[in-house]
Amino acid sequence: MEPELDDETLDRIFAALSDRTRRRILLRLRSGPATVTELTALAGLTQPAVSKHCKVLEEAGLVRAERDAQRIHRIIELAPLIRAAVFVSQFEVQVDARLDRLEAHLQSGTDKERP
Amino acid sequence: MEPELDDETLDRIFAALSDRTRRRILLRLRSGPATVTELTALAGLTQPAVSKHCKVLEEAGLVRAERDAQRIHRIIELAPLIRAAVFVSQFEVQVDARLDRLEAHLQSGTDKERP
DNA sequence: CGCGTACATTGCCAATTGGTTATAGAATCA
DNA sequence: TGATTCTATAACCAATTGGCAATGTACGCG
Repeated sequence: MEPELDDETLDRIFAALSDRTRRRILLRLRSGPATVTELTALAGLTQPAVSKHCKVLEEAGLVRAERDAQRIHRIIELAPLIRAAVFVSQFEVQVDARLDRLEAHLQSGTDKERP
Repeated sequence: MEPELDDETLDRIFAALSDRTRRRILLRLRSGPATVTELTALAGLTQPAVSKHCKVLEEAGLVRAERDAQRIHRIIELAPLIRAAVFVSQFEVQVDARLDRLEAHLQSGTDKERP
């Protein structure tokens, strides 16, 4: 249940997120399932191109397919995004620490600014 | 000051994060600056390969270089990571909403579980 | 059945990527 | 100065990527 952060997984997640078309697709799917045909209109590319992007997203686990008669709906999968967030948050701790240090510095009275 | 989420920027940030060697470099830099020589030992690759990775990280803004005599220290830059986190968090809102709905459902008395 | 619709797959191409070795440049030290 | 160290750049290569057009496949409907 807890997100795995092995290299293979993160490779695929971040690679999937590194393309603007795929990010647009994800943002679209955020508001509900969509077919390749719908996504194609939105992307301004050919249908095979969009199918390929969907495959990349699926292999990264960011999306799953669900068949409904002749239509296949793409549904966003949030778990991998959480994995990505967990990785990034390893650094955000530092942001917090840095802000804490800054705050401490400002409260310590000495206000020699180093721009 | 507020993170920009334009496509170009996110393309480069996520692409930079999509390589395990670069992620290892970032994790190393989390605990302080390092030279290419140090990073090379850590990466198990040739020095030019590591220099290339550093360049990718720099172009994504994730790292900056600071010369100290004959050594050049790489220093982690947190702003782009925040940009990445902001993008990802657009979806985490959904996670929260989903959890809220679940919670509401559980509290609504009906406890028919659908595994 | 035969047709249309929705989608995947294939084959092709140019560009990018991640690695290498070899070379060049910059700064320190003897 | 010349030798050494640290790093960048160049040249090359195989593999991957992102796009296209063409073709194949699966499903529903008349």
